[in-house]
Amino acid sequence: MESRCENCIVRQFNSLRAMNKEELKKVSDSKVHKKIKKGEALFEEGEKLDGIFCVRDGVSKLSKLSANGKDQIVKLASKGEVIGQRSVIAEESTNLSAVAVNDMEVCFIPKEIITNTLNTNPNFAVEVLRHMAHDLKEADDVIVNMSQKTVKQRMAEAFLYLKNNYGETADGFLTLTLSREDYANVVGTATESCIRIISEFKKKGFIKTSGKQIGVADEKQLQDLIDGF
Amino acid sequence: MESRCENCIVRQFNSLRAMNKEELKKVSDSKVHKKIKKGEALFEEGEKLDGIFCVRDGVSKLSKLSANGKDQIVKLASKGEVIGQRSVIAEESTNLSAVAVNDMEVCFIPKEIITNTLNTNPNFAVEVLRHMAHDLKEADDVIVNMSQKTVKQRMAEAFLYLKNNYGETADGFLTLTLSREDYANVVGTATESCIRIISEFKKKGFIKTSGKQIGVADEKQLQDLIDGF
DNA sequence: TACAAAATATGATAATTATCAGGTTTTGCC
DNA sequence: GGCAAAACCTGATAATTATCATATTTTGTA
Repeated sequence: MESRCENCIVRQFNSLRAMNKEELKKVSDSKVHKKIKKGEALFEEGEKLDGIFCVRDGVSKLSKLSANGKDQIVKLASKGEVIGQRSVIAEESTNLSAVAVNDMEVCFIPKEIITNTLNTNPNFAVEVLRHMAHDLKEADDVIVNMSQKTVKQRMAEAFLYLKNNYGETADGFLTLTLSREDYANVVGTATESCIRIISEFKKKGFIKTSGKQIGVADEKQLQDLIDGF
Repeated sequence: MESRCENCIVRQFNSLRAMNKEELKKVSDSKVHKKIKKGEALFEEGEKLDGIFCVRDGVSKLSKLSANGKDQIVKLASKGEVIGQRSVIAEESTNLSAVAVNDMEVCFIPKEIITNTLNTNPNFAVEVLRHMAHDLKEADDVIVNMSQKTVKQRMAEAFLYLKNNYGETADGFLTLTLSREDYANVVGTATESCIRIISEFKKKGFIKTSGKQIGVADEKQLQDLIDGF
């Protein structure tokens, strides 16, 4: 019926590849395959997780609600990425909510297998550590961007990021379609400001739009804007 | 002569406590004790580190230079904390500079010992992982603060953070004294704006100042401001 | 299809924050 | 002690961004 982790391609991209045969077998036997519809939550901020999620398909936004009622999207997680490992490792409630940006397929893996493997297989632990180190670096970069770049620059970065990480369709639109509000929450600005900048970029020919869809029209100009020219 | 890691109190606060006797002995034999004067750098952004630093005394600011020439302070590391492990683990150049905020004493530990221990002692790996998970959560919180809170709110948070984490002197000033520019770089604002807010807070009786020194005068009002009242 | 709700869009205005320009005070050092 | 450099401070102004108000378009669904 369901495919086995041992044969799963997705695993090659994340720390699960450092597991040995037996460990993978255990994971495979206890994992639960789930379909999450667009807009549904994998988990909400503050929940205790009893496992992690391995993304097989689709994209999830990881966000945190601030006191003023706005969501800040801290990270987008897509195929091959693992969600929830931070709070499982720290044995804390999650500090972020995970909501599906489009329809998703994920495998839920109970935390016992993860913690057991961490405690016995150093290769796995180091692999997880490497991924976490990478995430931490990215978070540092986001902090600097937030504080030192203008909203326009961050919007431009967001478009290039989505192009480079999720690609574009045959007709040149970004494969991953976000709502204007999601863009605003990634960039950390008001939805109206976000929409205004999209209009401006379109007028200037930096991007093109068609309904919700957005495409990069002039990568160099966007890059120049990011670099402060 | 120099004290041995086995007896070092500082170690109790960081992941080195998960090392066993032999491992600690190796660390102790190869570590190098260093004194860093205020303003000197432990390392600069982009350097390859061949070891990590365990802070015995003093405080270091970890910052990243942005394109516009401003430094963003991402984290302050003090007694008991380990600096540089992220880039050693990821086997990358550092993404941050580390500069002493006051006179420091640190122990430099060659990376081979760290990576060897990571690969052989799962307890150590998991302990490092826990610390990294904690750092990542803090970084997420900073991201949200940066994007959702005003400069005033972030300034207020900075004062309370310093009070709670570094304490205050007998006469009620913050133990850790930062320059106005450093405050600005923590909070992510222009130095002038930072100074202006300090004046305002002083006028309103939220804080008191004496030269460079700053003290929390009305914790509740600062907290109310942070909470948006 | 029709209709309500949600998302997108735009204008007017206010609030926040940065920048520039000039001061004063403090600090480090000869 | 004296002097230059650095840090601190304040005012005036400009730029950026948020907020509020109000259309318009799209979407989901009865």
